[in-house]
Amino acid sequence: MPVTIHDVARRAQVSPATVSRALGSADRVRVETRERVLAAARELGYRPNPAAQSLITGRTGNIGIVVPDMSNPFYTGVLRGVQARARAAGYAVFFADCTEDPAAEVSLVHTIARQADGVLICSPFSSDAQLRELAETTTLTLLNRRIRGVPAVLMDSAGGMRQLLDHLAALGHRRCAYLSGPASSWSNRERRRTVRSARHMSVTEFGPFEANFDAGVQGADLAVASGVTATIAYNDLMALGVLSRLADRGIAVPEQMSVAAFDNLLYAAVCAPPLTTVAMPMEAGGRAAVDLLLAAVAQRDGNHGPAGLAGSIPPGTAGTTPAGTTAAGNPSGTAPASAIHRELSTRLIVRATTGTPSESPLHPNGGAESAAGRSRKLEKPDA
Amino acid sequence: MPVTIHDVARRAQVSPATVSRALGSADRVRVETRERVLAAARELGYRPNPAAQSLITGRTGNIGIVVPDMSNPFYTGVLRGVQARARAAGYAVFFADCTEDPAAEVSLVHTIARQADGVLICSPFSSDAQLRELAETTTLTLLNRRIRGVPAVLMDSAGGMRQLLDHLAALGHRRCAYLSGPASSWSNRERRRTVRSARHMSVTEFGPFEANFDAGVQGADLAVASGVTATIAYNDLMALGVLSRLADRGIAVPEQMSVAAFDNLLYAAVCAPPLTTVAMPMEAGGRAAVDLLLAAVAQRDGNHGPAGLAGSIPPGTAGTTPAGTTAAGNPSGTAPASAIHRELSTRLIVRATTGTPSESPLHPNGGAESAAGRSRKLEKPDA
DNA sequence: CTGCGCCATACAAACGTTTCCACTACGTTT
DNA sequence: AAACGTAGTGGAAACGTTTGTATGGCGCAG
Repeated sequence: MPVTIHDVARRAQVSPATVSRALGSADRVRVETRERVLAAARELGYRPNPAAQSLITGRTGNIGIVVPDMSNPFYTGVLRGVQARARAAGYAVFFADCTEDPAAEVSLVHTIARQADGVLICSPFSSDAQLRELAETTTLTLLNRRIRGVPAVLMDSAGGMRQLLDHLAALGHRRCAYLSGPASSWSNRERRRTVRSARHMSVTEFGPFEANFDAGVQGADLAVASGVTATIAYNDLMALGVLSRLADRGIAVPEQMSVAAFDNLLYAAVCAPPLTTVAMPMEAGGRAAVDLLLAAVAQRDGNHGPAGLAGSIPPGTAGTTPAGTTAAGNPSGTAPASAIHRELSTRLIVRATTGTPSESPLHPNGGAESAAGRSRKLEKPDA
Repeated sequence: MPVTIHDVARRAQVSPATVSRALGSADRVRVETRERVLAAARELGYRPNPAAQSLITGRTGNIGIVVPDMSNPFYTGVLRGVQARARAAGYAVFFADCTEDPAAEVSLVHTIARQADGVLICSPFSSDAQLRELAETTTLTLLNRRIRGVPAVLMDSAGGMRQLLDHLAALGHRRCAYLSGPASSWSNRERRRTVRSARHMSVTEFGPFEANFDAGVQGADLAVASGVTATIAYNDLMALGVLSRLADRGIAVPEQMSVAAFDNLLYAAVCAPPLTTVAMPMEAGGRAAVDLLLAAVAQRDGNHGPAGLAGSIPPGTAGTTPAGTTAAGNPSGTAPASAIHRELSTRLIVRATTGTPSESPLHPNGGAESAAGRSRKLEKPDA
């Protein structure tokens, strides 16, 4: 049913081969012929069949992305950036949600990999070994995960945490809690590492938690009981849980407890009170990851190109390639190793949940001894 | 580099054709041979090349989905449902965000359609004509949009609105405002239609607005000025804007103004006060849409099957097909027209933003004459 | 013991595209 | 004027798979 290159050829009175050349970034085809072909293609509404194309060229024009949890706005932000950049580069995007299951992740990557030139993974849960193994058979790029030899986009969680700690210290806080995210998460490890090394600040650590609202509710009580004046949550979702719980218990924010977190989701801006948080560049991260992935694809196909093209270059015409880079090992080895990782900076956004600690600290046993600035009660959500 | 069917054949000491049959739900291949082939395939880690497969079969094993705006959690919810169901059915998913641009939408659908068996569209913006034209060349399914002959999943906005109006009326409200969403949106038209037909309730309508936070901020002032006691927003995002603005102006919710909306995003549950809203079945809608789409695909390929198979059936063996359904028109016409549309019900979730209207109604000029239950101020978000 | 039929397998064509090679004109140089 | 280079084009092979058709072997019945 769909119109093929043969139909176009017949209408333009040329061979299919000529049509292919006229359309594909054209070697030498007479301008007059090309225009005839182009006209025919336009009139017939010709659209190349990517499946057939990819069979020969080895390129699909697709990329894939696998995220652990679509309901986390952080990942949808990344997805947004990925899709925008991919589209601009003429790529279509496969996506899959592996529901935080490493096994599913591996199988999904395999499925997608066969139809894509490369795959992007936001994977806080899989083991290094699994990912390294995947990387051997697939061109992949990681987000917020560091593995030797595999391209990755890293967001500067450590820097963000330093800004946040400085901010709290400047307000006069000396004791704070950190509600830890998933243990396997690189971002969480970075944040923990930094919070531990804080000077002029004693940090109590809780967790690890799953990074969601309910975990925040749970963590809030622990933080209150520990007698700290500020609570740093792994991410905004948890912080919302913290805020909700503190409100329920009649603990004033920020008067009796300062709260801060990471991500800067829309939620953080519109909740009450608006949340102080470290903005993670989600869309920019998605865009950067696509750039890195596409670069990796180009390099891969550049080396042992599509269908042994390198060997057929007549000696003497040796142009771009350093001549004979067919070195041994497939992974690593020859690569210039340049810019395989890209680091993105983060930024603290101060809103209303952080303030100077109260003179009379919250009693560790927690009762709302003075529900000072609070009279409207906040209902616990039922979702 | 990847292992092909030939490699498996060589290792199993059979021809590629036998391998193909042994793997693909098999006609008759001796069990012993099949096991040998299966073993070889497993050992070699064979994965079929979908591109080559689809060339012959005409089936890609992919579906596509195009949404207008990835940053709206409503659509990511749908996406989640779509992906889950598609995966369960063995399909991979293409997705694209057309950034509310109808032209981009058409071109994206075309791009994707060539690599997918069907495409799902959440399209409040394109014209009926555009979609109808697309439907002629592509197997597509719509979400929350009704076009004759095109399969669609519809969520019962009207029913939700009725529940909401009944709820407000029961509380004693007699005058309410509706902040309208995008004019081209089917969901918005349904909601408007219903709100207009409300009995015992006088409705003032504002808009149309873009369905986001800022529009809610803007609409809040209009609603207050109109002297109503309740405001219904097109969706939760707008309602959050309304709440934020009311808080800024010192207008108590729900004492001086009740607020409600549609969607039931996570935001609605965790904001303060938690929002009364009509839950839209986003994930269920995504799943249902996949089912409908897959059914449409099956029917399409069933009729004039892959590569004129229908004509070659020996007369007398005529089994399933009603014999000779090669009728004239391509679209519509022959179809049993059964279950081409699927309606999903909605449910009102009452939280804390709706209550009985105050005895002394808000003065239309709007000043916070009594900022009763409010002492902590809500900052305007900067995002 | 021979012939028929059936089952399992191999062979080959086809899908739509790209790319290598060969061939024809034609223009340029000696 | 002859030889050579070159631009432009068509023919054909190849990609990895599915599927229709041909072939071989075997058992069973006559």
